[in-house]
Amino acid sequence: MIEQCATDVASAPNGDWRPWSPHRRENNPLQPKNSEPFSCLSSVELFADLSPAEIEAIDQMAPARYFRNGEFVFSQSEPVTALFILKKGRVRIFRVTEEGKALTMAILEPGAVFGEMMLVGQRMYDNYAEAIEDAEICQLSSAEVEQFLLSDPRIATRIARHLGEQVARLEERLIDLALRPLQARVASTLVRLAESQRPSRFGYVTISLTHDQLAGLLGATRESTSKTMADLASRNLIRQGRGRIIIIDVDGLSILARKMA
Amino acid sequence: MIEQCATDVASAPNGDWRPWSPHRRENNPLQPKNSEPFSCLSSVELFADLSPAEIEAIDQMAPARYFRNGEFVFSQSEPVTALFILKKGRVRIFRVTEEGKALTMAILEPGAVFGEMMLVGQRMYDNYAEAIEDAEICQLSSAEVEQFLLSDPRIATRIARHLGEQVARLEERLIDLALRPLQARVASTLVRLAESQRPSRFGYVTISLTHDQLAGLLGATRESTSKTMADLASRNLIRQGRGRIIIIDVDGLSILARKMA
DNA sequence: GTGCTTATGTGATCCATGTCGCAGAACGGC
DNA sequence: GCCGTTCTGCGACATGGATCACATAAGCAC
Repeated sequence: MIEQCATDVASAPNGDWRPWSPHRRENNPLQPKNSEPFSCLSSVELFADLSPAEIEAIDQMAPARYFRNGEFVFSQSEPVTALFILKKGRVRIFRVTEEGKALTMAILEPGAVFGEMMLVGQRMYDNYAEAIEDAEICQLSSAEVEQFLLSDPRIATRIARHLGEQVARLEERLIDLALRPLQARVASTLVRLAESQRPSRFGYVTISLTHDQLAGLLGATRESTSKTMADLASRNLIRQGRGRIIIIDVDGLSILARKMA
Repeated sequence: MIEQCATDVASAPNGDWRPWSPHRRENNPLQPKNSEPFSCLSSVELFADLSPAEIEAIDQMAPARYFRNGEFVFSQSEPVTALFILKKGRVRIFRVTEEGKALTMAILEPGAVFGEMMLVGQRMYDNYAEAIEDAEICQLSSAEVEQFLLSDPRIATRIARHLGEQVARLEERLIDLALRPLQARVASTLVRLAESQRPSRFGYVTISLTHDQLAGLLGATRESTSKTMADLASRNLIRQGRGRIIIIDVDGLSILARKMA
Protein backbone atom coordinates (compact mmCIF):
# COMPACT_ATOMS: atom_id res chain seq x y z
CA MET A 1 0.00 0.00 0.00
CA ILE A 2 2.71 2.41 0.91
CA GLU A 3 4.70 1.35 -2.10
CA GLN A 4 1.65 1.91 -4.25
CA CYS A 5 1.19 5.46 -3.14
CA ALA A 6 4.83 6.31 -3.20
CA THR A 7 5.62 5.22 -6.74
CA ASP A 8 2.38 6.84 -7.71
CA VAL A 9 3.53 10.24 -6.71
CA ALA A 10 7.07 9.69 -7.79
CA SER A 11 6.25 9.96 -11.47
CA ALA A 12 7.74 13.05 -13.04
CA PRO A 13 5.57 16.01 -14.07
CA ASN A 14 6.52 15.93 -17.74
CA GLY A 15 7.08 12.38 -18.81
CA ASP A 16 10.33 11.28 -17.29
CA TRP A 17 12.64 14.08 -18.30
CA ARG A 18 13.86 15.77 -15.18
CA PRO A 19 17.22 17.45 -15.35
CA TRP A 20 16.26 19.50 -12.31
CA SER A 21 15.93 16.59 -9.98
CA PRO A 22 18.03 13.75 -8.57
CA HIS A 23 17.93 10.53 -10.52
CA ARG A 24 18.32 7.98 -7.79
CA ARG A 25 15.27 5.84 -7.63
CA GLU A 26 15.59 2.73 -5.54
CA ASN A 27 12.64 0.45 -5.63
CA ASN A 28 12.49 -0.95 -2.16
CA PRO A 29 10.00 1.21 -0.31
CA LEU A 30 10.75 2.55 3.11
CA GLN A 31 9.10 0.64 5.89
CA PRO A 32 7.57 2.52 8.78
CA LYS A 33 9.57 2.18 11.97
CA ASN A 34 7.20 0.36 14.21
CA SER A 35 5.43 2.42 16.85
CA GLU A 36 7.28 5.70 17.01
CA PRO A 37 6.62 6.98 20.50
CA PHE A 38 6.41 10.59 19.42
CA SER A 39 3.39 12.17 17.89
CA CYS A 40 3.63 13.61 14.45
CA LEU A 41 2.40 16.88 15.79
CA SER A 42 4.15 17.58 19.00
CA SER A 43 6.99 20.02 18.54
CA VAL A 44 5.25 21.52 15.55
CA GLU A 45 4.86 25.18 16.18
CA LEU A 46 1.50 25.32 14.43
CA PHE A 47 -0.13 23.29 17.16
CA ALA A 48 1.68 24.83 20.06
CA ASP A 49 -1.52 26.26 21.54
CA LEU A 50 -3.36 22.97 21.62
CA SER A 51 -3.80 20.66 24.57
CA PRO A 52 -2.23 17.19 24.44
CA ALA A 53 -5.69 15.70 23.98
CA GLU A 54 -6.40 17.90 21.01
CA ILE A 55 -3.06 17.11 19.48
CA GLU A 56 -3.78 13.45 19.95
CA ALA A 57 -7.10 13.84 18.13
CA ILE A 58 -5.50 15.50 15.16
CA ASP A 59 -2.71 13.02 15.23
CA GLN A 60 -5.23 10.29 14.57
CA MET A 61 -6.19 11.95 11.32
CA ALA A 62 -2.65 12.39 10.12
CA PRO A 63 -1.15 9.12 9.01
CA ALA A 64 2.53 9.14 8.19
CA ARG A 65 3.81 8.23 4.77
CA TYR A 66 7.32 7.41 3.78
CA PHE A 67 9.23 8.75 0.83
CA ARG A 68 12.59 7.79 -0.56
CA ASN A 69 15.21 10.26 -1.59
CA GLY A 70 14.10 11.64 -4.92
CA GLU A 71 10.41 10.83 -4.66
CA PHE A 72 7.77 13.46 -5.19
CA VAL A 73 5.66 14.30 -2.19
CA PHE A 74 3.24 16.23 -4.32
CA SER A 75 2.89 17.81 -7.70
CA GLN A 76 0.01 19.65 -9.32
CA SER A 77 -1.65 16.37 -10.09
CA GLU A 78 -2.25 15.72 -6.42
CA PRO A 79 -4.77 18.19 -5.07
CA VAL A 80 -6.32 15.92 -2.45
CA THR A 81 -4.07 16.42 0.50
CA ALA A 82 -3.77 19.84 1.98
CA LEU A 83 -1.30 19.99 4.79
CA PHE A 84 1.99 18.17 5.13
CA ILE A 85 4.07 17.87 8.24
CA LEU A 86 7.65 16.84 7.77
CA LYS A 87 8.62 14.47 10.52
CA LYS A 88 11.94 13.20 9.29
CA GLY A 89 14.25 13.84 6.36
CA ARG A 90 14.35 16.89 4.14
CA VAL A 91 12.08 18.16 1.41
CA ARG A 92 12.70 20.60 -1.39
CA ILE A 93 9.87 22.78 -2.67
CA PHE A 94 10.44 24.07 -6.16
CA ARG A 95 8.88 25.40 -9.32
CA VAL A 96 9.64 24.60 -12.89
CA THR A 97 9.18 26.74 -15.98
CA GLU A 98 8.00 25.43 -19.31
CA GLU A 99 11.60 25.32 -20.46
CA GLY A 100 12.61 23.01 -17.64
CA LYS A 101 14.46 25.51 -15.50
CA ALA A 102 13.80 25.18 -11.81
CA LEU A 103 13.97 27.48 -8.83
CA THR A 104 13.94 26.11 -5.32
CA MET A 105 11.50 27.91 -3.09
CA ALA A 106 12.56 26.24 0.14
CA ILE A 107 14.45 23.39 1.68
CA LEU A 108 12.51 22.07 4.65
CA GLU A 109 13.83 20.50 7.81
CA PRO A 110 11.97 18.18 10.20
CA GLY A 111 9.14 19.92 12.02
CA ALA A 112 8.28 22.07 9.03
CA VAL A 113 4.75 22.39 7.80
CA PHE A 114 4.07 22.82 4.12
CA GLY A 115 1.24 22.95 1.64
CA GLU A 116 -0.38 25.71 3.69
CA MET A 117 -1.14 27.72 0.62
CA MET A 118 -3.54 25.16 -0.69
CA LEU A 119 -5.57 25.22 2.45
CA VAL A 120 -5.83 28.94 2.28
CA GLY A 121 -7.52 28.92 -1.08
CA GLN A 122 -4.39 29.06 -3.19
CA ARG A 123 -3.65 26.39 -5.71
CA MET A 124 -0.07 25.31 -5.47
CA TYR A 125 0.26 26.15 -9.16
CA ASP A 126 3.41 24.64 -10.49
CA ASN A 127 4.94 23.93 -7.14
CA TYR A 128 6.52 20.55 -6.62
CA ALA A 129 7.78 18.93 -3.46
CA GLU A 130 10.46 16.30 -3.55
CA ALA A 131 12.20 14.39 -0.80
CA ILE A 132 15.94 15.03 -0.92
CA GLU A 133 16.49 12.52 1.85
CA ASP A 134 14.45 9.53 2.90
CA ALA A 135 11.54 11.21 4.62
CA GLU A 136 8.55 10.60 6.83
CA ILE A 137 5.62 12.89 6.30
CA CYS A 138 2.20 13.24 7.94
CA GLN A 139 -0.72 14.47 5.90
CA LEU A 140 -4.10 16.04 6.48
CA SER A 141 -6.79 16.35 3.85
CA SER A 142 -8.19 19.76 2.98
CA ALA A 143 -11.56 18.75 4.35
CA GLU A 144 -10.06 17.90 7.72
CA VAL A 145 -8.05 21.06 7.78
CA GLU A 146 -11.01 23.20 6.84
CA GLN A 147 -13.09 21.61 9.54
CA PHE A 148 -10.68 21.34 12.44
CA LEU A 149 -7.94 23.86 11.90
CA LEU A 150 -9.10 26.94 10.07
CA SER A 151 -12.11 27.26 12.33
CA ASP A 152 -9.91 27.36 15.40
CA PRO A 153 -8.68 30.90 15.97
CA ARG A 154 -5.59 29.69 17.78
CA ILE A 155 -4.49 27.76 14.74
CA ALA A 156 -5.72 30.23 12.17
CA THR A 157 -3.59 32.85 13.87
CA ARG A 158 -0.58 30.57 13.80
CA ILE A 159 -1.12 29.94 10.14
CA ALA A 160 -1.33 33.65 9.48
CA ARG A 161 1.86 34.19 11.43
CA HIS A 162 3.60 31.45 9.51
CA LEU A 163 2.52 32.92 6.19
CA GLY A 164 3.63 36.34 7.35
CA GLU A 165 7.10 34.97 7.98
CA GLN A 166 7.12 33.48 4.54
CA VAL A 167 6.19 36.80 3.02
CA ALA A 168 9.04 38.46 4.85
CA ARG A 169 11.51 35.85 3.70
CA LEU A 170 10.34 36.05 0.11
CA GLU A 171 10.59 39.82 0.05
CA GLU A 172 14.10 39.49 1.36
CA ARG A 173 15.01 37.07 -1.39
CA LEU A 174 13.41 39.28 -3.99
CA ILE A 175 15.58 42.19 -2.92
CA ASP A 176 18.67 40.04 -3.01
CA LEU A 177 17.91 38.75 -6.45
CA ALA A 178 16.97 42.14 -7.84
CA LEU A 179 19.80 44.22 -6.58
CA ARG A 180 22.65 42.29 -5.15
CA PRO A 181 25.49 40.53 -6.93
CA LEU A 182 25.92 36.81 -6.67
CA GLN A 183 28.49 36.85 -3.92
CA ALA A 184 26.21 38.78 -1.62
CA ARG A 185 23.33 36.47 -2.44
CA VAL A 186 25.38 33.40 -1.65
CA ALA A 187 26.49 34.88 1.64
CA SER A 188 23.01 35.95 2.58
CA THR A 189 21.56 32.56 1.69
CA LEU A 190 24.19 30.74 3.69
CA VAL A 191 23.45 32.92 6.70
CA ARG A 192 19.75 32.26 6.37
CA LEU A 193 20.33 28.52 6.11
CA ALA A 194 22.70 28.57 9.03
CA GLU A 195 20.13 30.23 11.22
CA SER A 196 17.61 27.45 10.75
CA GLN A 197 20.15 24.89 11.84
CA ARG A 198 21.27 23.69 15.22
CA PRO A 199 25.02 24.36 15.60
CA SER A 200 26.46 20.84 15.81
CA ARG A 201 29.03 19.54 18.29
CA PHE A 202 31.76 22.10 17.94
CA GLY A 203 30.00 25.42 17.49
CA TYR A 204 30.22 25.28 13.72
CA VAL A 205 27.07 24.99 11.70
CA THR A 206 27.07 22.47 8.89
CA ILE A 207 24.77 22.82 5.91
CA SER A 208 24.13 19.70 3.90
CA LEU A 209 23.73 20.96 0.37
CA THR A 210 25.56 20.45 -2.87
CA HIS A 211 26.57 23.45 -4.90
CA ASP A 212 23.90 22.45 -7.34
CA GLN A 213 21.14 22.53 -4.75
CA LEU A 214 22.43 25.83 -3.45
CA ALA A 215 22.41 27.23 -6.97
CA GLY A 216 18.79 26.20 -7.36
CA LEU A 217 18.00 28.20 -4.28
CA LEU A 218 19.94 31.20 -5.52
CA GLY A 219 18.60 31.36 -9.01
CA ALA A 220 22.13 31.01 -10.35
CA THR A 221 24.11 28.37 -12.19
CA ARG A 222 26.09 25.65 -10.51
CA GLU A 223 29.30 26.95 -12.06
CA SER A 224 29.14 30.49 -10.79
CA THR A 225 27.97 29.25 -7.42
CA SER A 226 30.99 26.96 -7.23
CA LYS A 227 33.30 29.83 -8.10
CA THR A 228 31.82 32.03 -5.43
CA MET A 229 32.00 29.26 -2.87
CA ALA A 230 35.65 28.69 -3.67
CA ASP A 231 36.21 32.37 -3.10
CA LEU A 232 34.42 32.33 0.25
CA ALA A 233 36.43 29.29 1.27
CA SER A 234 39.70 31.01 0.36
CA ARG A 235 38.70 33.82 2.69
CA ASN A 236 38.11 31.33 5.49
CA LEU A 237 34.47 32.23 5.83
CA ILE A 238 33.40 28.68 5.09
CA ARG A 239 34.95 25.28 4.67
CA GLN A 240 33.85 22.82 2.04
CA GLY A 241 33.18 19.14 1.87
CA ARG A 242 31.46 17.11 -0.78
CA GLY A 243 27.79 17.93 -0.27
CA ARG A 244 28.36 19.87 2.91
CA ILE A 245 29.25 23.41 3.80
CA ILE A 246 30.71 24.34 7.15
CA ILE A 247 30.09 27.87 8.24
CA ILE A 248 33.18 29.28 9.90
CA ASP A 249 32.47 32.97 10.14
CA VAL A 250 28.80 33.93 10.18
CA ASP A 251 29.56 37.57 10.87
CA GLY A 252 31.92 37.83 7.94
CA LEU A 253 29.24 36.36 5.73
CA SER A 254 26.64 38.75 7.06
CA ILE A 255 28.84 41.65 6.11
CA LEU A 256 29.32 40.35 2.59
CA ALA A 257 25.58 39.74 2.39
CA ARG A 258 24.77 43.42 2.46
CA LYS A 259 27.48 44.54 0.09
CA MET A 260 25.96 45.90 -3.07
CA ALA A 261 28.61 45.85 -5.72
CA MET B 1 -3.44 68.14 13.78
CA ILE B 2 -3.57 66.39 10.48
CA GLU B 3 -0.84 68.64 9.18
CA GLN B 4 1.22 67.81 12.21
CA CYS B 5 1.03 64.09 11.67
CA ALA B 6 1.47 64.25 7.96
CA THR B 7 4.66 66.27 7.86
CA ASP B 8 5.84 64.13 10.71
CA VAL B 9 5.78 61.01 8.66
CA ALA B 10 6.89 62.69 5.50
CA SER B 11 10.45 63.04 6.66
CA ALA B 12 12.82 60.85 4.70
CA PRO B 13 14.40 57.75 6.25
CA ASN B 14 18.00 58.88 5.80
CA GLY B 15 18.17 62.59 6.17
CA ASP B 16 16.62 64.11 3.09
CA TRP B 17 18.39 62.25 0.34
CA ARG B 18 15.87 60.26 -1.60
CA PRO B 19 16.67 59.60 -5.23
CA TRP B 20 14.18 56.71 -5.17
CA SER B 21 11.17 58.83 -4.42
CA PRO B 22 9.21 61.71 -5.93
CA HIS B 23 10.31 65.16 -4.89
CA ARG B 24 7.09 67.08 -5.00
CA ARG B 25 6.21 68.28 -1.55
CA GLU B 26 3.43 70.83 -1.36
CA ASN B 27 2.82 72.25 2.06
CA ASN B 28 -0.89 72.76 2.16
CA PRO B 29 -2.27 69.68 3.87
CA LEU B 30 -5.22 67.82 2.44
CA GLN B 31 -8.47 68.57 4.17
CA PRO B 32 -10.90 65.78 4.89
CA LYS B 33 -13.97 65.87 2.68
CA ASN B 34 -16.74 66.53 5.16
CA SER B 35 -18.91 63.53 6.02
CA GLU B 36 -18.13 60.87 3.49
CA PRO B 37 -21.20 58.68 3.47
CA PHE B 38 -19.25 55.46 2.96
CA SER B 39 -17.54 53.58 5.70
CA CYS B 40 -13.85 53.07 5.49
CA LEU B 41 -14.39 49.37 5.77
CA SER B 42 -17.25 48.42 3.53
CA SER B 43 -16.04 46.91 0.30
CA VAL B 44 -12.87 45.75 1.98
CA GLU B 45 -12.61 42.05 1.46
CA LEU B 46 -11.06 41.48 4.86
CA PHE B 47 -14.28 42.38 6.62
CA ALA B 48 -16.63 40.71 4.19
CA ASP B 49 -17.87 38.24 6.79
CA LEU B 50 -18.83 40.87 9.32
CA SER B 51 -22.29 42.25 9.94
CA PRO B 52 -22.94 45.94 9.22
CA ALA B 53 -23.07 46.58 12.96
CA GLU B 54 -19.68 45.01 13.48
CA ILE B 55 -18.21 46.93 10.60
CA GLU B 56 -19.61 50.08 12.07
CA ALA B 57 -17.94 49.29 15.38
CA ILE B 58 -14.57 48.81 13.80
CA ASP B 59 -15.07 51.84 11.66
CA GLN B 60 -15.26 53.93 14.80
CA MET B 61 -11.77 52.85 15.69
CA ALA B 62 -10.30 53.60 12.30
CA PRO B 63 -9.94 57.31 11.73
CA ALA B 64 -8.97 58.39 8.25
CA ARG B 65 -5.81 60.32 7.60
CA TYR B 66 -4.84 62.21 4.49
CA PHE B 67 -1.55 62.09 2.68
CA ARG B 68 -0.24 64.16 -0.18
CA ASN B 69 1.49 62.69 -3.17
CA GLY B 70 4.99 61.87 -2.02
CA GLU B 71 4.33 61.66 1.68
CA PHE B 72 5.34 58.63 3.71
CA VAL B 73 2.53 56.64 5.22
CA PHE B 74 4.93 54.71 7.35
CA SER B 75 8.58 53.91 7.72
CA GLN B 76 10.44 51.84 10.28
CA SER B 77 10.28 54.67 12.72
CA GLU B 78 6.54 54.35 13.03
CA PRO B 79 5.70 51.12 14.78
CA VAL B 80 2.50 52.28 16.45
CA THR B 81 -0.10 51.64 13.83
CA ALA B 82 -0.65 48.15 12.61
CA LEU B 83 -3.21 47.97 9.86
CA PHE B 84 -3.79 50.43 7.05
CA ILE B 85 -6.77 50.53 4.74
CA LEU B 86 -6.36 52.50 1.57
CA LYS B 87 -9.55 54.35 0.86
CA LYS B 88 -8.49 56.66 -1.92
CA GLY B 89 -5.37 57.28 -3.95
CA ARG B 90 -2.46 54.94 -4.51
CA VAL B 91 0.37 53.80 -2.30
CA ARG B 92 3.70 52.29 -3.13
CA ILE B 93 5.32 49.81 -0.76
CA PHE B 94 9.06 49.54 -1.21
CA ARG B 95 12.34 48.61 0.37
CA VAL B 96 15.66 50.36 0.21
CA THR B 97 19.14 48.93 0.54
CA GLU B 98 21.97 50.63 2.35
CA GLU B 99 23.26 51.86 -0.98
CA GLY B 100 20.02 53.65 -1.75
CA LYS B 101 18.67 51.27 -4.36
CA ALA B 102 14.98 50.59 -4.08
CA LEU B 103 12.67 47.80 -5.10
CA THR B 104 8.94 48.30 -5.15
CA MET B 105 7.10 45.49 -3.45
CA ALA B 106 3.61 46.59 -4.46
CA ILE B 107 1.52 49.41 -5.80
CA LEU B 108 -1.78 49.49 -3.96
CA GLU B 109 -5.15 50.58 -5.23
CA PRO B 110 -8.15 51.78 -3.19
CA GLY B 111 -9.64 49.01 -1.07
CA ALA B 112 -6.27 47.45 -0.39
CA VAL B 113 -5.18 46.55 3.12
CA PHE B 114 -1.55 46.81 4.08
CA GLY B 115 0.71 46.51 7.07
CA GLU B 116 -0.69 43.06 7.77
CA MET B 117 2.74 41.67 8.41
CA MET B 118 3.23 43.78 11.47
CA LEU B 119 0.08 42.52 13.05
CA VAL B 120 1.17 38.99 12.49
CA GLY B 121 4.31 39.38 14.51
CA GLN B 122 6.57 40.48 11.71
CA ARG B 123 8.37 43.72 11.86
CA MET B 124 8.10 45.60 8.62
CA TYR B 125 11.89 45.69 8.52
CA ASP B 126 12.99 48.20 5.97
CA ASN B 127 9.65 48.52 4.28
CA TYR B 128 8.41 51.97 3.46
CA ALA B 129 5.03 53.11 2.25
CA GLU B 130 4.62 56.27 0.28
CA ALA B 131 1.59 57.88 -1.31
CA ILE B 132 2.07 58.24 -5.04
CA GLU B 133 -1.21 60.13 -5.32
CA ASP B 134 -3.07 62.18 -2.77
CA ALA B 135 -4.49 59.48 -0.54
CA GLU B 136 -6.94 58.81 2.22
CA ILE B 137 -6.03 56.04 4.60
CA CYS B 138 -7.71 54.50 7.65
CA GLN B 139 -5.60 53.09 10.43
CA LEU B 140 -5.97 50.65 13.28
CA SER B 141 -3.49 50.30 16.13
CA SER B 142 -1.88 46.96 16.80
CA ALA B 143 -3.66 46.74 20.12
CA GLU B 144 -7.02 47.14 18.48
CA VAL B 145 -6.19 44.65 15.82
CA GLU B 146 -4.92 42.13 18.32
CA GLN B 147 -8.03 42.49 20.37
CA PHE B 148 -10.77 42.67 17.78
CA LEU B 149 -9.46 41.08 14.63
CA LEU B 150 -6.99 38.32 15.25
CA SER B 151 -9.25 36.75 17.83
CA ASP B 152 -12.08 36.52 15.34
CA PRO B 153 -11.70 33.35 13.30
CA ARG B 154 -13.59 34.83 10.35
CA ILE B 155 -11.07 37.61 10.07
CA ALA B 156 -8.04 35.56 10.97
CA THR B 157 -8.92 33.24 8.13
CA ARG B 158 -9.28 36.15 5.75
CA ILE B 159 -5.92 37.45 6.83
CA ALA B 160 -4.37 34.07 6.25
CA ARG B 161 -5.94 33.90 2.83
CA HIS B 162 -4.66 37.34 1.99
CA LEU B 163 -1.16 36.44 3.06
CA GLY B 164 -1.38 33.24 1.07
CA GLU B 165 -2.14 35.24 -2.04
CA GLN B 166 0.82 37.44 -1.34
CA VAL B 167 3.07 34.44 -1.01
CA ALA B 168 1.85 33.14 -4.35
CA ARG B 169 2.46 36.49 -6.02
CA LEU B 170 5.91 36.82 -4.52
CA GLU B 171 6.93 33.34 -5.61
CA GLU B 172 5.76 34.21 -9.09
CA ARG B 173 7.89 37.33 -9.10
CA LEU B 174 10.87 35.46 -7.76
CA ILE B 175 10.65 32.99 -10.64
CA ASP B 176 10.37 35.81 -13.12
CA LEU B 177 13.34 37.60 -11.72
CA ALA B 178 15.46 34.50 -11.43
CA LEU B 179 14.91 32.92 -14.76
CA ARG B 180 13.19 35.15 -17.25
CA PRO B 181 14.68 37.91 -19.38
CA LEU B 182 13.56 41.47 -19.02
CA GLN B 183 11.03 41.45 -21.82
CA ALA B 184 9.13 38.54 -20.30
CA ARG B 185 9.22 40.21 -16.91
CA VAL B 186 7.82 43.43 -18.29
CA ALA B 187 5.06 41.58 -20.07
CA SER B 188 4.21 39.50 -17.04
CA THR B 189 4.18 42.54 -14.78
CA LEU B 190 1.92 44.45 -17.13
CA VAL B 191 -0.50 41.54 -17.24
CA ARG B 192 -0.54 41.33 -13.47
CA LEU B 193 -1.16 45.05 -13.15
CA ALA B 194 -3.85 44.94 -15.79
CA GLU B 195 -5.72 42.24 -13.90
CA SER B 196 -6.06 44.34 -10.78
CA GLN B 197 -7.60 47.15 -12.78
CA ARG B 198 -11.12 47.82 -13.96
CA PRO B 199 -11.12 48.01 -17.77
CA SER B 200 -12.08 51.65 -18.40
CA ARG B 201 -14.68 52.95 -20.84
CA PHE B 202 -13.59 51.28 -24.02
CA GLY B 203 -12.43 47.80 -23.05
CA TYR B 204 -8.81 48.85 -22.82
CA VAL B 205 -7.08 48.81 -19.48
CA THR B 206 -4.97 51.80 -18.62
CA ILE B 207 -2.14 51.57 -16.13
CA SER B 208 -0.98 54.81 -14.59
CA LEU B 209 2.72 54.32 -14.08
CA THR B 210 5.84 55.98 -15.38
CA HIS B 211 8.59 53.84 -16.82
CA ASP B 212 10.55 54.68 -13.74
CA GLN B 213 7.91 53.34 -11.39
CA LEU B 214 7.54 50.26 -13.51
CA ALA B 215 11.28 49.72 -13.43
CA GLY B 216 11.22 49.89 -9.64
CA LEU B 217 8.68 47.10 -9.68
CA LEU B 218 10.72 45.03 -12.08
CA GLY B 219 14.08 45.34 -10.44
CA ALA B 220 15.48 46.86 -13.62
CA THR B 221 16.73 50.24 -14.74
CA ARG B 222 14.54 52.90 -16.24
CA GLU B 223 16.53 52.81 -19.46
CA SER B 224 16.16 49.15 -20.24
CA THR B 225 12.53 49.29 -19.21
CA SER B 226 11.96 52.15 -21.64
CA LYS B 227 13.62 50.22 -24.43
CA THR B 228 11.50 47.17 -23.78
CA MET B 229 8.35 49.27 -23.60
CA ALA B 230 9.20 50.87 -26.92
CA ASP B 231 9.58 47.41 -28.38
CA LEU B 232 6.23 46.25 -27.01
CA ALA B 233 4.60 49.38 -28.38
CA SER B 234 6.08 48.77 -31.81
CA ARG B 235 4.45 45.36 -31.76
CA ASN B 236 1.09 46.93 -30.93
CA LEU B 237 0.79 45.10 -27.65
CA ILE B 238 0.57 48.34 -25.73
CA ARG B 239 0.23 52.03 -26.41
CA GLN B 240 2.10 54.68 -24.49
CA GLY B 241 1.32 58.02 -23.00
CA ARG B 242 3.29 60.11 -20.60
CA GLY B 243 2.81 58.33 -17.27
CA ARG B 244 0.24 55.91 -18.60
CA ILE B 245 0.30 52.60 -20.37
CA ILE B 246 -2.64 51.33 -22.36
CA ILE B 247 -2.85 47.59 -22.69
CA ILE B 248 -3.96 46.65 -26.19
CA ASP B 249 -3.31 42.94 -26.36
CA VAL B 250 -3.32 41.11 -23.04
CA ASP B 251 -3.05 37.71 -24.65
CA GLY B 252 -0.04 38.71 -26.68
CA LEU B 253 1.61 39.95 -23.52
CA SER B 254 0.76 36.75 -21.68
CA ILE B 255 2.52 34.76 -24.35
CA LEU B 256 5.64 36.90 -24.12
CA ALA B 257 5.47 36.61 -20.36
CA ARG B 258 6.27 32.92 -20.39
CA LYS B 259 8.99 33.04 -23.02
CA MET B 260 12.30 32.11 -21.51
CA ALA B 261 14.99 33.43 -23.77
C1' DG C 1 3.22 82.30 -25.92
C1' DT C 2 8.06 81.36 -22.51
C1' DG C 3 10.33 78.54 -19.53
C1' DC C 4 10.91 74.87 -16.01
C1' DT C 5 10.38 70.18 -14.72
C1' DT C 6 9.67 65.53 -15.42
C1' DA C 7 9.17 61.61 -18.73
C1' DT C 8 10.97 59.22 -22.50
C1' DG C 9 14.32 57.73 -26.46
C1' DT C 10 18.81 56.08 -27.69
C1' DG C 11 23.56 54.90 -28.40
C1' DA C 12 28.34 53.60 -26.73
C1' DT C 13 30.55 51.08 -23.50
C1' DC C 14 31.39 47.65 -19.64
C1' DC C 15 30.93 43.85 -16.76
C1' DA C 16 28.72 40.03 -14.10
C1' DT C 17 26.84 35.72 -15.19
C1' DG C 18 25.33 32.37 -18.23
C1' DT C 19 26.93 28.68 -21.50
C1' DC C 20 29.62 25.03 -23.09
C1' DG C 21 33.19 21.77 -22.45
C1' DC C 22 36.15 19.23 -19.92
C1' DA C 23 39.14 17.27 -16.07
C1' DG C 24 39.96 15.83 -11.67
C1' DA C 25 38.25 14.17 -7.05
C1' DA C 26 35.33 12.06 -3.74
C1' DC C 27 32.30 8.65 -2.59
C1' DG C 28 29.47 4.14 -3.00
C1' DG C 29 29.11 -0.53 -4.52
C1' DC C 30 31.33 -4.74 -5.48
C1' DG D 1 41.47 -3.10 -4.73
C1' DC D 2 38.41 -1.27 -9.21
C1' DC D 3 34.54 1.19 -11.51
C1' DG D 4 30.73 4.17 -12.21
C1' DT D 5 28.42 8.04 -10.61
C1' DT D 6 28.05 12.46 -8.61
C1' DC D 7 30.21 16.32 -7.22
C1' DT D 8 33.52 20.26 -7.86
C1' DG D 9 36.90 23.24 -10.40
C1' DC D 10 38.35 25.86 -14.34
C1' DG D 11 38.78 28.31 -18.74
C1' DA D 12 37.11 30.51 -23.19
C1' DC D 13 33.51 32.80 -24.84
C1' DA D 14 28.85 34.99 -25.56
C1' DT D 15 25.46 38.28 -23.97
C1' DG D 16 21.75 40.70 -21.48
C1' DG D 17 21.37 44.57 -18.80
C1' DA D 18 23.62 48.19 -16.18
C1' DT D 19 25.93 52.62 -16.65
C1' DC D 20 26.74 56.93 -18.44
C1' DA D 21 25.71 60.66 -21.28
C1' DC D 22 22.98 63.00 -23.64
C1' DA D 23 18.78 64.64 -26.88
C1' DT D 24 13.97 65.34 -27.29
C1' DA D 25 9.31 65.80 -25.97
C1' DA D 26 5.18 66.56 -23.10
C1' DG D 27 2.98 68.78 -19.71
C1' DC D 28 2.51 72.61 -16.07
C1' DA D 29 2.95 77.40 -14.34
C1' DC D 30 2.70 81.89 -15.50
